Amino acid sequence: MTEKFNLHGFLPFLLHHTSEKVSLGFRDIYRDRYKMTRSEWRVLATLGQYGPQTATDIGTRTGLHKTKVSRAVHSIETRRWLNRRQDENDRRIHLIELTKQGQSAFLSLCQAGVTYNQKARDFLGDKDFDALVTLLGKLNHM
Amino acid sequence: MTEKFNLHGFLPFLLHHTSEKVSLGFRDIYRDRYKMTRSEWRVLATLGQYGPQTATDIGTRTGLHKTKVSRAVHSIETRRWLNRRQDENDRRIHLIELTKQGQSAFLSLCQAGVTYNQKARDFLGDKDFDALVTLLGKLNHM
DNA sequence: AAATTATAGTTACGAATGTAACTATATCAA
DNA sequence: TTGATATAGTTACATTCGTAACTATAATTT
Repeated sequence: MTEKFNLHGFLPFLLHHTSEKVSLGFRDIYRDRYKMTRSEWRVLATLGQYGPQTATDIGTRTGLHKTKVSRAVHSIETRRWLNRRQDENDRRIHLIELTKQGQSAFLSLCQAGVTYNQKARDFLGDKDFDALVTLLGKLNHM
Repeated sequence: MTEKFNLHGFLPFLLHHTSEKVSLGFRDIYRDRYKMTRSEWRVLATLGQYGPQTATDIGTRTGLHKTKVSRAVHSIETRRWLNRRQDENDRRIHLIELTKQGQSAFLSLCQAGVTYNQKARDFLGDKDFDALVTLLGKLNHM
């Protein structure tokens, strides 16, 4: 059985290893620039990309646990980078939206993100990079 | 700038998202079967796959921080799944090797791992699966 | 040889995390 | 309408984690 098992081709290992390497490389940027955690950056980016939404929406989009979302939202709120507005019809729900400052931080990190992503694209080549994105997207829907 | 930035094609997001999904799916297996953490499983698998080695070797192979390796090794040692033997020439170094019990646990999880990996292979198809493994491996060396 | 620097691995401590329990509100069913 | 169930989000608590400091040993420099 062991001869059938190979860590190099074992997806949980391979993905985690690659993911950590790539994610942490970018984390240095938002950590140094804004002292943000990974959860905070994810929440900011999701709000910046998809606009005002609820905490549950953010959790669905990022895959973050709702407690992580809750904490990250609070932390970003403290920076005055977002506002929460209670829904009038369903008072359990709060619509979360970036402030001007939040949008500006998102924009600044967008630029860094595009540059960072381009490095990987250059390294792999356009064709392979696009193939990788497609394959990962597909795997997400397994 | 924002229009150039797309979370769907942003590697740190995409990789992390996919990786979490795939890794956690397998984690359920070793957690339910042996109450192991992710670090512990990684250390066990590395020892099973590459044989006796030092803690530093394990760290290099898994990408785990040395404190995580240290803790995981202790925890696995408590189960009597591994032995540590001090190097006679360099007494800072300990060679870590699986016991019979450790090997047997590794074997049992190997089987589950092969099955788990095969599900992804079936889902993507042989060609795409192999392409994905290749691309991730390449990206690891960026 | 003594002093300095480097490496292997552990430990302490504050920060981050996950689970479960909780509050508040809404929906559904009897 | 009331009782049961479901959902949004927060909080408490124990566990895990990362950073930095530490011990022990080895290698290098002076």
